[in-house]
Amino acid sequence: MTAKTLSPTLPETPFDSSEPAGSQAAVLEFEEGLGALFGDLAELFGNPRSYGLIYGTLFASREPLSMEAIAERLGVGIGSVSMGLRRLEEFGAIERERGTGRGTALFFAKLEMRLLVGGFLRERVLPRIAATGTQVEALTSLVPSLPPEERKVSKQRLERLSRWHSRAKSILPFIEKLLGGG
Amino acid sequence: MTAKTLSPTLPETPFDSSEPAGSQAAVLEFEEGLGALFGDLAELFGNPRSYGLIYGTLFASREPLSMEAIAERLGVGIGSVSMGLRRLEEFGAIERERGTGRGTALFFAKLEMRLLVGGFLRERVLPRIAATGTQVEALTSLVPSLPPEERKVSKQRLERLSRWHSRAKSILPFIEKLLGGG
DNA sequence: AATGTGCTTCATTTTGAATTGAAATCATTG
DNA sequence: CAATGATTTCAATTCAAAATGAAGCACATT
Repeated sequence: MTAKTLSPTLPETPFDSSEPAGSQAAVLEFEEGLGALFGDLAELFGNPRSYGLIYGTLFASREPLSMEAIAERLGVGIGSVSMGLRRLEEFGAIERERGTGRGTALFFAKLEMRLLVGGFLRERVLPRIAATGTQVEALTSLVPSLPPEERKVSKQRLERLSRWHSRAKSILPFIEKLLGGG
Repeated sequence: MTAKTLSPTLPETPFDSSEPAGSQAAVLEFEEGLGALFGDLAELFGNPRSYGLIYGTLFASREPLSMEAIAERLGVGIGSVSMGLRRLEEFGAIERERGTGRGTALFFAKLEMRLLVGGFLRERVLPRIAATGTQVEALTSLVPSLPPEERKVSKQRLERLSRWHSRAKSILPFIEKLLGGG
């Protein structure tokens, strides 16, 4: 549960005694808390927790961070961070400083929640809703081969489902917009 | 993947040869398809797939079904069905025929999607959103113990998060209502 | 071309949530 | 109130999805 405490291999501020005692611990706690918060949010939308952890770490940080720094702070494998950063960048929720050019790439969070949440929605929710449409169609085409006494009731129920689906589909952009206010 | 075909212990229509050949197969396919559809929907909202499978089976059926019949048709354990039925009943998405009274209880689906989706939302989504509020508060109370140069930026970011959270919370009932049109 | 550094890939491992079903519980009936 | 049968519970198991990290790749530098 506790963050792996300040690693001995960490290069920065080898001994900066000007900081008040508890401050550094508070920074770690703050980072960890935001990681957890966004991790939960990612899970809520059915995306891998690590995406949220990574975004949260960047959201907490005043300066951009390298892939390695993120992996170290979170204690997660570099593979996960690599994947996560790519996806988050695709979402438009983070950005990389200095283009593919020289040296280590640094990442920072774009702070608009709309970008993150929109990405989560597009990644998991929208494809599922689309798939539902296909499923309803497939079932509808099955109705004529049902026994006669089943047909009417089955048709009615599918129509109900279909109406719900249309409605859900039509309000989704609306939801996305509303959730993107931050 | 294929449903375990008509069990030999099934009491009804022991040998009703008046049915066209393919009809029975179509009924199974129809049931299975609705199970899958609602199973996916349950997963989408982060609820156990089995809840959706059960609801789908009832949604497909013209007459109410017993726990055992459902378990048999779906090929899932009776424990899952027992749990699922209880939850769905709590959601108000299904109902039991003949109160706790005599013999085997029979269940049928209430067809309003609002009930099912509302249950899914209440079960998983609302608690998470509420938890986010607590997390934001905890982090806010941490700000004063951060190093001075971090405080301002951290406070700003938390405020942004907090605004998003308030908005999300306030539109949830609205979403629930919209999704409950069927 | 050779070396080095940072990044990605993906076969394996881990993890946690869902499922299972045997035993306990509860309800009904003779 | 014993017996029967339906239902629930929960410890053990299964399984799918996520995480891991070594090996390979790409690109920069000498």
